[in-house]
Amino acid sequence: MCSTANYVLPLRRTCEVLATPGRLCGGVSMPTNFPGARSHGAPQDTDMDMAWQELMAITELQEFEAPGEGSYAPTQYQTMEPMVPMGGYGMAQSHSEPAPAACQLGTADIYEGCYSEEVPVCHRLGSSAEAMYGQSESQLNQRMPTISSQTQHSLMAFREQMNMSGTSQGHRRANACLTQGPSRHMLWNTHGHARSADDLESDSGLSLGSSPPMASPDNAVGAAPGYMGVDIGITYSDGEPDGRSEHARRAHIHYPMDYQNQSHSYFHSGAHHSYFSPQPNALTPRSVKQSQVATVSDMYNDSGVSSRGSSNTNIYTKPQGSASTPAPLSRDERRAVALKIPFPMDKIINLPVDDFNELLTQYTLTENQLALVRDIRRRGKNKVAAQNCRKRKLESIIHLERELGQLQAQRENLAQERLEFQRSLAFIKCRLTDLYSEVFSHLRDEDGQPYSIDEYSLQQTPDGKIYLVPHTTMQKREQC
DNA sequence: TCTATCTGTCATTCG
DNA sequence: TCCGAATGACAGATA
Repeated sequence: MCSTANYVLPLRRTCEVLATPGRLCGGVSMPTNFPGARSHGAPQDTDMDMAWQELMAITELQEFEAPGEGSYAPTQYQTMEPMVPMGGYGMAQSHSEPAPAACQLGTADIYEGCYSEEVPVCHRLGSSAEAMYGQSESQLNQRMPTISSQTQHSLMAFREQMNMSGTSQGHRRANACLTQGPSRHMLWNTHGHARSADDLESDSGLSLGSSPPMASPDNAVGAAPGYMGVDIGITYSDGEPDGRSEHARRAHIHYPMDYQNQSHSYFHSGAHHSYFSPQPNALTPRSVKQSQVATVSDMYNDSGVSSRGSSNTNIYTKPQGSASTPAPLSRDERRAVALKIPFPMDKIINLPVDDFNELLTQYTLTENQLALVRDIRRRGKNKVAAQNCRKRKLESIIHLERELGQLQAQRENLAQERLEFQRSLAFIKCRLTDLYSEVFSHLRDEDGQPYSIDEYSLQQTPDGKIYLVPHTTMQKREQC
């Protein structure tokens, strides 16, 4: 194919030979305002001049070819089609309107050949909308208000997905326990017991040592005095109070961690400060309801701390509503009591490393005590980290949902804008065709006969000259 | 009893 | 090497 730039010069050579003042190439007379004639001093016709100027002012359409010409025919307009992606991402165009201009201008009969394809373009704008976007504009409009509800669903789905993915891995940890070498926590297991589902509470060597049938919390207390010199792991059962006990205390904590100072009080302090209550409080209804105030000693002495799975479960089923009922101790709290850890858990968990180490040096602790303290510290920090992590995850999801909604709205706006541009373009094309025909209607050959728009086309060279070129010449040019 | 959700914990990675 | 943060995964508790 020859580009426009390539065939202009041959065309000019062909035409200029024939061009004479007052005539277009091929001996065309210019009785009107045809620019080519004007440049040669031809008479001016204001209307035609204006029309032509308007026509040629459409720079992006200056390659527009005469109606009826091969290159002008559907394929020429088809080149505009790619503006509408046929599939995948696109805009929603639900409008099914006839092509403007041609019909409105009453010249449709003239351009029937050329616009027979153009009109469907406009029609396709609507008819193909769903195919292009997979959903109609109306559907999009319907979707937008539902984003918020979808957010809920997607959040749920997200969680579900996470749960499913987690399920798929099933018992990974159990397997890991069997297959992996002892972790640093496992090293503390003086019994060398592997963790099992039944001794989940165990973590450090202390707890691992407790993996055998757990003593009740009460027993743990009772066993506490005997922790010195024996495997203390079995002195406290991991039948620690269930999560509630920790929830109950979380509402009364000064917690200098990441989210403590965030806008929504992730944690808050209470009038009392639990001796072993460093856990942050995610203010869930449950945790708030379960919030309790008590010291370890109070809790321990008063309630007979229950352990998870122990018969003393009623302490967890009804205590949270009563401010007078102290919350049960957590597993680590009970352990700390059992091992007589001489400092509070909040210090264990929240002190900086140096301060923490300094604190340890201030006391003479047994190996088991040190192990427990380090375990408490690790778990406490990890607990906060997990809470922060979860909060970030939720915030991230919310942020992404918002972003999704914004992008969907933006896409809809762009689709609408594109539709408007395409309508405008179709109108301009029709207008151009009108002008083109009007120009032809004023052209006369040497015999005063009008030129056939089917046999000739108007071409403008880069220097602004206009030539009337027979189609035969155009065809030869294209063949080159 | 089942389900969804919350929470603590462990294992692991990374800085 | 140790420590802590971050995070996926798991499991228990609870509504």
